[in-house]
Amino acid sequence: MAADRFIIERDFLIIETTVKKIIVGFAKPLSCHNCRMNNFCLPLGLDADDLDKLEELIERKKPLQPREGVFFSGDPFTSIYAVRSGSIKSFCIDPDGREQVTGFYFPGEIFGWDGLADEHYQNTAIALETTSVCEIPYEQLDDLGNSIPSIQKHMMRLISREINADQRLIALLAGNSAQQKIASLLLSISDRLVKQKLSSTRLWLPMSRGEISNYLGLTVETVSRVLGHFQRKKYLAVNKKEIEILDKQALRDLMLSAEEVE
Amino acid sequence: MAADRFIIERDFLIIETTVKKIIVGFAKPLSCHNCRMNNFCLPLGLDADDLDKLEELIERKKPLQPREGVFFSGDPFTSIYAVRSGSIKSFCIDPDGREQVTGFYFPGEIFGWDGLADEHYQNTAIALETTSVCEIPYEQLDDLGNSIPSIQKHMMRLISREINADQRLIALLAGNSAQQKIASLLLSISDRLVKQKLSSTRLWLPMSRGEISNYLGLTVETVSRVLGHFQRKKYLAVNKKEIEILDKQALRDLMLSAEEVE
DNA sequence: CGGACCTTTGAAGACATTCAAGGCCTGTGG
DNA sequence: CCACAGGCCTTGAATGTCTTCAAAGGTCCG
Repeated sequence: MAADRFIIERDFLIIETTVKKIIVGFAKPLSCHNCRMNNFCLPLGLDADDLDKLEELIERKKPLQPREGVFFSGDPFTSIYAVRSGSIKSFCIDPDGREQVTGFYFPGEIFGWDGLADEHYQNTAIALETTSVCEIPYEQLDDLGNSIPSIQKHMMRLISREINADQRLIALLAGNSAQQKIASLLLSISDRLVKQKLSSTRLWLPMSRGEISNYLGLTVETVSRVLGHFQRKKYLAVNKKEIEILDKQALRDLMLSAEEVE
Repeated sequence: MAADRFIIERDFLIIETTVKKIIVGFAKPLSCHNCRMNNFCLPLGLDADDLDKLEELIERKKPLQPREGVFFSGDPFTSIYAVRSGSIKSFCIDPDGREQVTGFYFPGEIFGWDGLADEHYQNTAIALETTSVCEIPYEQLDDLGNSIPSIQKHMMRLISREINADQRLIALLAGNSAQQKIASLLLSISDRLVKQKLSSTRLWLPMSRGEISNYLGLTVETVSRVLGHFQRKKYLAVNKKEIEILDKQALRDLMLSAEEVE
């Protein structure tokens, strides 16, 4: 099986082979709290026919409702997923039964790699809001990878990115105060929204305080207090889940030095 | 390029192809604090000729001295590594300059995947004691993977394992007390030594208290105090870096329930 | 032997948690 | 449409765990 045509650009994969035509792509975001409307994959040069195929692929999966699951811990590993619009939280259950949030995923980001090692997902992934995801069957991707080397390479890079992200979180959890953790999370989300060409200062948090606190290894109360503190210091304007970053530099400084005058 | 013969068993790879003969293997441990002497790869059915090749490959890399580096943060990504004997610590430098230990690796374990994403290692890896590692050039592995699908699959699994390990650490860091973290680390090391057919109760920690504390997001003093506490409770016998686990069940209970009577 | 480094131990203090209560929003049913 | 229940979020005070600061004992290696 040889590829007639394939395009790889960052996280987009569009492949045509003589045997089968597979379009594995995920679009720019549609519309949601953090998203703007945009056309599918057109910048990658898809023609109308390809677009239909893609639409077909995407339409088959109707948007997930808030708290609806994509896969559950223990499910057989079949696919990886890309967020098209909305947001996803992934979490695992500790041996002692507690839930541990392991990641938040925004449009353009890929999740589900954790299931590869022993062919069962370790995490459960659920939608935080109305969310559409693109399912990418691993077997198909694997087949393609066997004939198209650069796809394999690309996949490996994507997995490795997950490792990098996890290790950043480890560093954050291990060596930082509550203020630093929260500043860091906000800046991270801000940066990731920029990639969607959204405002980097006005953002809407799809997750609850409880989910943030769990992710950062804190309690709900602490998260609330720190956000309150940041607001008093005019670093942020907080209105429930709407956050406006007023002084990004202050947050950056806080993240780095941990020193601050009251 | 087709493979005439290749054997994959857990983390061992031995491959022969018509074009080139590549033996990517790492042996059972030689001898060190935590190791027993053992023959190379013989259980996998290598003949004398293969064994010579393997020896050659391995001998070329002389053992690392304690604190000697395997690769450094920022180096171009070329290879992954398997620990043959000894132990490795990997760590990265936070934006604020602090060191953060991201993993300890024992014989049979593979490290270096973190460099794949952007072709430069994120972590620095150094030997904790006299250590020998097996370098596995990624390009060769990649080439082979292109002709032998199951190797690709195997590689992906190995990478995914790293994700799983990192996520376990995240859960540990986020939701546990100092006692739980340390109990968990000791049990983890104990389990990994069993895989080398070593005692699961008597173990020798190759890393310093400082490295443990950094890894677990604690201070040196806390680690020392908790070990002291465990010793007083007769869970452990601690003699510097030698640890004997006296009551494994107590540690397990501690890890799970967090409840304990004084 | 001396010095550097690691480890242990103590006491004081800081930071985050726990416990407790009240406010705010949402959705439901009367 | 309003009332009410149940979440979720915030705020306060007390507690506790871990850290910080300080000092002393050990170990390794020159």
